[in-house]
Order: sequence, then structure tokens, then C-alpha cells
Amino acid sequence: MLKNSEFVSKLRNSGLRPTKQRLKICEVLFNRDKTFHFTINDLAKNISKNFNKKISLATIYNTVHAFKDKGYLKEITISSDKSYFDTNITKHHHFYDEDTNLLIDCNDNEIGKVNIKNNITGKKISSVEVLVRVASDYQNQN
Amino acid sequence: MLKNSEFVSKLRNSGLRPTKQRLKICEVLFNRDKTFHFTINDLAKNISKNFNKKISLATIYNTVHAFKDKGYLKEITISSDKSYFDTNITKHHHFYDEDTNLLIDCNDNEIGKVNIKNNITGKKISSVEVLVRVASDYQNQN
DNA sequence: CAATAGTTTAGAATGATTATAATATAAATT
DNA sequence: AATTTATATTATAATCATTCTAAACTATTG
Repeated sequence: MLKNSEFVSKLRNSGLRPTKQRLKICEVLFNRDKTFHFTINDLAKNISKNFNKKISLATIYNTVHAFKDKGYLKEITISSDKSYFDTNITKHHHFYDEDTNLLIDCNDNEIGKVNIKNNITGKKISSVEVLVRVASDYQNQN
Repeated sequence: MLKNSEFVSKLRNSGLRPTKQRLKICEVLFNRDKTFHFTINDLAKNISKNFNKKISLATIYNTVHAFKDKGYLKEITISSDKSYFDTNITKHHHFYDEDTNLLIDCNDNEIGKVNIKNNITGKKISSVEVLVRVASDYQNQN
């Protein structure tokens, strides 16, 4: 639950001008108790419902990518045609419910630490992501 | 290293007619010692180089998807704009080299078993995938 | 060998994302 | 506080991977 003035600093601190559009998108994304997952399409719909002034789709794309680059969002790719963004930027893993197409955050109680015994020589690990796909019992298994 | 007649049975057994195009694609994908990763684009290029007769791009898409549906290929999504297919259909994880855009298979020596302590109620796990992104030390970290 | 069911094809359609370039706004400078 | 400069927004066009279409072709069945 952040205030408008906090979003202004947040944006300024990372070199982004605090425009009306960016502040509105901050409000929609970060003025909440819980983190959540969304697609660009979800966000665009949300804004058009809850904001009297229209924000151009191009601006929504630009802003989401800027926020991702600045580390305010993480992108989670489920399949080539489904890309989600996550306002939870801490290290964590996901369940993906194939019945409902919903992403669910895992916490450390649910998935233990991934044990990487060997890495590629000369390389540094930049991230470790686990995706657990789940479906109802009666569904076809992949 | 499979022979043409083996591909014919393989296709017949899964209800796919052994057409010239499918057999050629089988040869390119499965007539090898080692499994590998490819994109649709890689495959299309490979075929146009090594096959005198052209295979339509639509057929390449159809065939790759049919092979995936029949379980001969696995799809690995790295980001919304990069989708790879893997001829290794056993359970395994991947390193993704952000410098070279190359996928590398992990074996159990490299990544230990993922410990899933809790699952979503009423759901069955259909797959568990780990993706370890790596990059040279001097690269920017995400 | 004829019938039919499935496959391939080129090209068109789709749809998500990105580019463009004119306009608007924010910040810096005077 | 007016002017200049840099940056952001916008509508629209362009792009590009993928999917669709429906006509022509091929494999299989009887």
C-alpha cells in the first residue's frame, strides 16, 4: 500500500519521469496488499475500467517493459503464447494450473531449495526458476 | 540412429500417416546419436539446405506440433519470443546460456531432485521444470 | 481401381508486439 | 516564469511469427 508520493520517488530514483500514465500504472500494480500476476491484456482492461482517461496500448507496453527492466516486475513465460508479469520480485517458484490458466506463487514451504551441483564453466547463475504444472486428476497428462 | 522403416512404424503406431515430409522431418530430428534443441526456424533452414524438395512452412509447423502432441518432442519456452523444441523427451532440466542463447540439458548429476512439499489441493503434477539461466560473470545480472 | 479420409500447399488472415513520427509534457536553464 | 531541451505519449502503421483456408494431392481401405 504505497502512496502517490512514494511512487513519484520510486520512479525518479530509477530515472523514470513520474508521468500521469506511469503513476496510474503504479497504482494499479503496486497499491495492493498482495502481489499478483497479470498479462498485458489484463492490465489494459483494468486501466480502461478504472481510469477515466485512456492510456495508449503502446504506453502500457513501454511502461511494463520499463518496470521490468528496472526490476519492479518479473516476467514469467509459461508457453510461447502466454506471458505473465509478476509484482512479486523476490526469488520464488510457481505452480501453473493448466485447468484455469492461473499462476500461483510457491513459497519455501512448498518447494525446497534447488540443488545445483554443477554449473557451466565460466558462467554465473543469473536465475533459477521452477515451474510445476498441475491439472485435475481426470485431465489428460502431457 | 533409426532407419526409415522404423520411422514408418513410429508414425503409424501413433496414427500419423508416414508421408514423405514427415519421414524427412523424422530423419532430420531423430536420425542422430544425440538429442538436441531447435526452433521452428532452425528446422526450416535445415530442411531447405538438406532436402531438394521444399517442405511448406505450414507443414513444418503442423508436423512439429503433431510430434509434440504424440510425445516425440518437448517444448521449452525461455521467454515470450523464444520457443525451443527438444528431442530429448526424458524428464530433465535445462541451463540457458544468455550469452549464446543456447539451451543445455542438465542431468541428475547437475541438478538434484526438486523437493515439492505441498501441491495444490485436488490437482496432480503434470510436470516439473527447472530453468537455470547463466551468463558470463561480466554480464549484467537481471 | 475407386472411394474416402487425411495431408500438403501457397497464400491470406490473424494478432500480439514494436516502430514511427507528430504532439505533449516534464525538467533544466536562463 | 519563460524558454529550451529532453523525454514520454499517442494513434496509427508496420512487422513477424503463427494459424487458417480451401484447393490439390496422397495414402489407405474396400
